[in-house]
Amino acid sequence: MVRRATPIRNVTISDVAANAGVSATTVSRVLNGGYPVAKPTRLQVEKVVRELGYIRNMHAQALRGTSTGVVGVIIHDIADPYFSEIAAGIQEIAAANQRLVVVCNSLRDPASELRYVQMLRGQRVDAIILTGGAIEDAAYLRALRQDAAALKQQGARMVICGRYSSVTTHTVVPDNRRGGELITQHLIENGHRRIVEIMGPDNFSTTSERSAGHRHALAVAGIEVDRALAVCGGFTRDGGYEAARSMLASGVDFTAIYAANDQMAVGALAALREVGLSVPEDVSVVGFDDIPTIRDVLPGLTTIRVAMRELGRRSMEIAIGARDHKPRVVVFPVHLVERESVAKPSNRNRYHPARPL
Amino acid sequence: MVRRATPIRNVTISDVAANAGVSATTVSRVLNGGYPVAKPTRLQVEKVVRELGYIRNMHAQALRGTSTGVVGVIIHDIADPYFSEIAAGIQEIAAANQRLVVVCNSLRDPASELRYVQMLRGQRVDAIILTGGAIEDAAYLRALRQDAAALKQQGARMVICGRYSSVTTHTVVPDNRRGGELITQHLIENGHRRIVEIMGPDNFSTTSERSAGHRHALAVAGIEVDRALAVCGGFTRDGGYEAARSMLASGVDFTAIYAANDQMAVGALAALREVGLSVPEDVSVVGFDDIPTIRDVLPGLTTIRVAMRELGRRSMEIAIGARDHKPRVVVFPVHLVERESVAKPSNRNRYHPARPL
DNA sequence: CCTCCAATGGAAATCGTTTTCTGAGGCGGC
DNA sequence: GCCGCCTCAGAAAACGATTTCCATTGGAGG
Repeated sequence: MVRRATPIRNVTISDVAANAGVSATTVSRVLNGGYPVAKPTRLQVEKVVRELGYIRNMHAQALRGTSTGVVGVIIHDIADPYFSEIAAGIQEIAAANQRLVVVCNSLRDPASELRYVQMLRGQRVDAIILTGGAIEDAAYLRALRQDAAALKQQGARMVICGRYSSVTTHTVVPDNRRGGELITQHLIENGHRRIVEIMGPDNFSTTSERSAGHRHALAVAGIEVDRALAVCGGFTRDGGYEAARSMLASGVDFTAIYAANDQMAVGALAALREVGLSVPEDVSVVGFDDIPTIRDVLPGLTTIRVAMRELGRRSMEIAIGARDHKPRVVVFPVHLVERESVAKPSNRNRYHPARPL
Repeated sequence: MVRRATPIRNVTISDVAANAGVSATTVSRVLNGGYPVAKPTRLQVEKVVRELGYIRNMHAQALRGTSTGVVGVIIHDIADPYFSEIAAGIQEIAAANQRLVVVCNSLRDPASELRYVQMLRGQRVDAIILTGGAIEDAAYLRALRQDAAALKQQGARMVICGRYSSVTTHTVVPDNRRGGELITQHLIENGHRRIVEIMGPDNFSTTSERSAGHRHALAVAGIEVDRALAVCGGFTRDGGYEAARSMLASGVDFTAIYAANDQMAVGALAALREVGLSVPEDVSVVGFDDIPTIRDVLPGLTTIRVAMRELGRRSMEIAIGARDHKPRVVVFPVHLVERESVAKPSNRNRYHPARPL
C-alpha cells in the first residue's frame, strides 16, 4: 500500500487566518458574528473562506463547549412505516432548524437501545429521542432512568415518544388506551361480541396500553373477556398473518378481528383471504395507527388514526426547544377512521377448518 | 431562571485517572488496548470507569485524529418505502460494525443535498452515502464532484447508491435500464402495444434510465414510441394517481400502464378503480422496485424486483471497508416478479370519458 | 495637551483525547 | 558488578475552535 502523497489535512481556521492576514480570533468572530469586525476585514476573511472551501470542524467546536447541533433518535425499525413516518416528522423539524439527526435502529432489543444511548451520550448530542413502546423490564427502565439523569447533567435532554414512561422526562404519546377503546366500541356497536384480539409482543407498553383500552370497552359493554380470543404476535405483517392463521386453525368462533396495529391487520386480511373468507361479509377486521400504505389495501381498513408525523415533529420541537422546561407529557388524541372493513356480523360462511392449517 | 447548581461538567478521562491514582495516559491505554498495562492497574482503572460511569468524549477523540465512527446518509425521503428499505440495510451493517448513522432527508432538493454534504463534512464523517436518483444538473454535479474530491482529501469516502454517476467514486446501483426493458418486454409478450409510461420527475437519472430501457424494448419489438402515452409525475402514490387520471381524461387509447415505481403503480390502480376499470381485465398495470408493502395490494402487482435492502448493505460495507479501493461500480441485477396485474389485452370495457374528469 | 472611551484586533488558555517521547525499575547475561 | 533489554507508567504536545483578557488606535472632551 502506497503512502498517501499529501497527509490528511483539512483547511483550518488558522489557514484562513494566515491567508487573510489576520488572527484566528478574527476569523472566528467573522464566522460567528456578535463581535464588531471592521467591514474590509470581514469581507477579506469571507473571501478567503470561500476560496479555501473552509468548513468548520464541528468536533473542535463541540469540544470547546458550544452545542453539537446533533440529535439522536432511537427507533425500533426504520423500515416499519409507523416509525418511518415519525422519523420523517423529526427530520422536518431538524431540517428547519439546521440540526443533524443520528438515527439508530434498536430492532426492539432493549440492550441495543441502551448501547445506543451510551454511544449517543459519547457523541454529546443535544438530545435523545426515544421512540416506540418500551419493554416493561425493571432493569431496563432503571438503566434508562440513570441515562436520563446523566443526560440532564450534561445539559442535554431526553424525549420519549410513543410510550408513557416511568422516566421523568418529556413525553409525547398517542392515546393508545383510548384508541383501543374506541375501535372496540365501534365493533361492539356493529353487533360484534366475539372479537379476536391480535396483540403485539408481550411485555411491550404499547401492547398493554392498547389492550387495556380494548378490555375496558368490552367490560363496559358487559362482554366477558375470553382468553381463547387473544393471541400475541410480532408487530409486523407476518406476525398478524401467523396470529390470524392460528386463530383460524384453533376453530374458535369469532366475528371480528382487532389487530393492535395496521401491519398486523393487513397480515390478518391476507390470512382470511387465503381461506376464502371475505371481509367484511364473513369477518370484520380493524387495525390501529392508520399508516399511509393502508390507503391502498382492499377492503379499506377501519382503524384508529395516530398522527405519527406530528408525533415526530412535536418530539423534535421539544428536543431542541428552550432549556427551561419542566418535564411534561403531551398526549395526542386519536380518532376512529371508518372505511369498509367492518359490517354487522353474519352467520353464513363461517370458516371451520376440516383439519388444522 | 435559576442558575444550575453544578455547572455542566462531564466525567473526563482525567477524573478517572485521578480516582484510580494513575495518569490519563494509562486510562487511555486501558480503554484502547494495544499497549501493555499491568493487570492490577488495568482492573483498577476499569473499576473506576464503571463506578464513575465514564463515557468517552467522541469529539475529543475525533479531534485528536482517529476516525469518528459516523457515516452520513443522504436520502430523498425516509418515509418512502423504497428509501426506508435502503436505510434499513445501511443500518444493519452499521450496527454490526458499531457505526453511527446520520440520516438526512433531502426531499429531492439538490440544494439541500449539497448543504447536507457540507454539514456532514463539518462533522468529519468517515463516509457519506448518497442515495437515490440524481438531478441531472451540471452545476449540481460539478459541486458534488468537488465535494467528493475534498472528502477523499480528508481521508473519507463517498458512496453513491442508486444512480450511475459522473462523480468518480464508489457506486452501487440497480440495473434500472434492464428493469425497464424486462418489464416492457413482459407486457409486449402479453400482447400489449399501446402502453402508457408513467415516468418519474423530469431530469432525474432514475427516470431517464428506466425510461431508456422501456423505449429500447419497444424499439426492439418494432413499436413506435407515442409521446401521447408518456406522462411525468412525482415518484409518489399521488403522482401516479394524478398521472393515471390525466391519461384517462385525455381519452387516449391504451391497454397497459407501466409505472416507473411501485408507488406510482399503486396510485394508478386507485385511479383505475375509481373509474370502474378492473385490472388486469381491462387494463394491465406493472410497477418497479417490488417494495414490501405491495405484497398486500390487490391485484398482486407484477413488477421488477430491486434488492433495496441489499443495496443499502453493500453501500455501507463499501463505506466502512478497507481504505485502498479504487472507485468501482457494483451493478445489482434485477428481475421480473409476475403476479396478477397483467393479462392479454381485451377490447371490452375500454373507458372513454364522457367528459374530462 | 492629557485623559478616557469606543472600536478593533491579537495572544493564550481551554475543551478531552491520543500519542509521542522519556524514564524508572527489574532482571538475565557476561 | 555492569550493560542492555523489557515492562510499565507519566509528561507534554498535539488536534481546531472559542473566549477571556489585553493592546492599540483615533477621536472626543476637558
